[in-house]
Amino acid sequence: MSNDALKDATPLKPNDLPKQLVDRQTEVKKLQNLVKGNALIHGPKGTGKTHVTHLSLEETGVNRCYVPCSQYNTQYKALKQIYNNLNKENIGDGYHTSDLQRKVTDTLQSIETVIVLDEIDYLLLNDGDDLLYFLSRVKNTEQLGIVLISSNLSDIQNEIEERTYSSLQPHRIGFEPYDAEHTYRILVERARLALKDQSIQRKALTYIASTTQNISIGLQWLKHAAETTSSIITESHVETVKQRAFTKYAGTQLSQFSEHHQLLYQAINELHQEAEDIQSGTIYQRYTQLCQTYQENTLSQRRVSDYLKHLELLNLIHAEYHYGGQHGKTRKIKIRTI
DNA sequence: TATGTTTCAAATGAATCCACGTCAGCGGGATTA
DNA sequence: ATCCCGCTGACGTGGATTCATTTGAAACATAAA
Repeated sequence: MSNDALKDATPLKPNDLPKQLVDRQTEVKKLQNLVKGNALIHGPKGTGKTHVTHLSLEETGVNRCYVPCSQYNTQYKALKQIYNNLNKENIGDGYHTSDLQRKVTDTLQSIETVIVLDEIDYLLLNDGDDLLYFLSRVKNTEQLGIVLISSNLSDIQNEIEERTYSSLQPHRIGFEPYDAEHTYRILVERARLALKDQSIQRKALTYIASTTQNISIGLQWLKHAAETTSSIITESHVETVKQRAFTKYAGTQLSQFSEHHQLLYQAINELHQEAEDIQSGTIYQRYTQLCQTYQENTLSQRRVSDYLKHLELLNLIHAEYHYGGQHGKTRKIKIRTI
């Protein structure tokens, strides 16, 4: 891969974590004051929730344990990840869940730990609140902090059982979306680090900053723009690569999910060319067609229904739920662009 | 040599998780009667 | 009152894996002839 235009692509990668934070000091303070206790961090995608959490916990020096729940989406998988993380080993799969629980409890006794459950929505959707219940009841609670991160839930009281909530009692920390001014300052800083002598017009950056408040999208966009031209990056150039850049962003978001998620997204994308609102039934039809052309076996509607929800959580589509009317019970789906 | 004991790996068994499919009930606005 | 139609929760299944136990035979040790 030739990245001649960039002297260093790292600052543009969405998961690169610069030490200098822009305008998140209050949130850092809140988090650090809260080492003894549980927290729910919420706010839209691309507002730096994960990033800030990592940094502030790093500064406190507490032993921390990071679990991205979009991948570790069951109690069992998450427990395994936690155990492996704490003990730096790789445990097998053949245990009973309660065995794992006991093992984890044992190791938690000795070390002061913060467990970060990122994208907690996926775990709740897939497996309920069993894990949270277990964690909230681990003895020796002064030693254990639980940090939940969610882009879609601003409160989890309604998502989990009463008994779980009452023993969890998370402090809520909200991340407001960046406004255009903040987004601009972040992009400028990253561009300064990443671009060689290739310069970028101020208007090009303000265009990006005013279009999206999602930093990940902004960075992906900037990177794509830099890679596709060797001359000065202008506002119009940025505009022409807008769609491609977003497609790339969607691709990276989807890459951690299954083949079928991607086919499904492709189906929606195709149908979007033809109509604004798409019904879930027609999406399923198009999806089955795609599966045939790619020689994949098709999943059932039941499965696809769940997968659609995943896309919704990723904020790649927007769905309106209808429980009646002309078209019966269905979802009307819009694809999201920037 | 005959007999008892230890050892260790391979074979077998029993249990796990979970992605997925099937089933059936349901919801409530639009349409019709 | 009926239609619409996929959402949704419950449940069963099969496959891939795992740990735990048993098996079996070799290796070794001991004692008797």
